[in-house]
Amino acid sequence: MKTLNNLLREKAIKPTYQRLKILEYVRKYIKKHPTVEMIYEELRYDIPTISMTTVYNTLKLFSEKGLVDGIFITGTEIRFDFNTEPHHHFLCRKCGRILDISIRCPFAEGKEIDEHQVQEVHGYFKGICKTCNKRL
Amino acid sequence: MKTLNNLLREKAIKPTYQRLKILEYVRKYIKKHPTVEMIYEELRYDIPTISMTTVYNTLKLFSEKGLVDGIFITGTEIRFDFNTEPHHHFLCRKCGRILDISIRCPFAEGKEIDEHQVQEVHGYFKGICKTCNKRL
DNA sequence: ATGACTGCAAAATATTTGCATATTC
DNA sequence: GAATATGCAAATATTTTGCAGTCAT
Repeated sequence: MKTLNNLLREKAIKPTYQRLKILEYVRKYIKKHPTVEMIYEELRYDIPTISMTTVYNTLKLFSEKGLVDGIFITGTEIRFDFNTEPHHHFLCRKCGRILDISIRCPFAEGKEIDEHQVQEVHGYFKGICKTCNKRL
Repeated sequence: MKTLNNLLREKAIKPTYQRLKILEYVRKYIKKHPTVEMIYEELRYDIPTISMTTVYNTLKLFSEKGLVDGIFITGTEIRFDFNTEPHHHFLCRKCGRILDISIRCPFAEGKEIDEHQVQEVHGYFKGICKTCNKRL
């Protein structure tokens, strides 16, 4: 696995302590698809002075550089995904978790649809996840 | 085409003047996928006393009753769609319009994906629409 | 008259911006 | 030391809520 420092270096992002910690968090909790809030609350233990602004700034920068993806599913807040490979998500209406799913859209980026030039493909599903289903 | 009154009656929604006008707007400007703001600003000519609250209340009610869909693509505001048949959207990065597209996801509602029970299927694409492409 | 609908004002939420201070190379 | 990053406070944008007044049956 690449070091955090290398990940930043590859994208020409200066590796400050805050940035390293934020990147570490999104990679470690890749399955959480965390919000700014989650990251901020966790990092406050390590870096008591950290601010929401820095978390926002940093994730915006990461997103622009293609180091993370911002996903808009809940309609309320941005969820961040360290996995930037095109893939789809499933939002569980019961537990609120966002899960990665295995199916792939047959319509890929770079193609055209109805003569429109496609740059990004987004797909997500809502329902009840298998864990919540078992509990019923 | 069904009357506005019938559309409301079928869903057991009391047909007030505001509700009729809001429904009329989203049906007439179905291709705009309008925001609350757009609807409010337009209806102010007809109903000077109308409030954002009523537009929000009404669209929330319509959405719960399945009369419209709320779509979350831009990340900033809810866009409303009178077409509640499952279909996909294209957001143009240049003109900001949301267009309906003809392709259909092969993964339908009611099915399972990775053992998760699917209730809603959402797909959208971002890029440059054909109109904006021609202008380049 | 009862219950539902409307709309004002205020609150809540999420995100962005301006700017002074601090940090990094 | 120059350039960049951080973080506080305030602003912005969107949506929701509480409540008092209004409308319709």
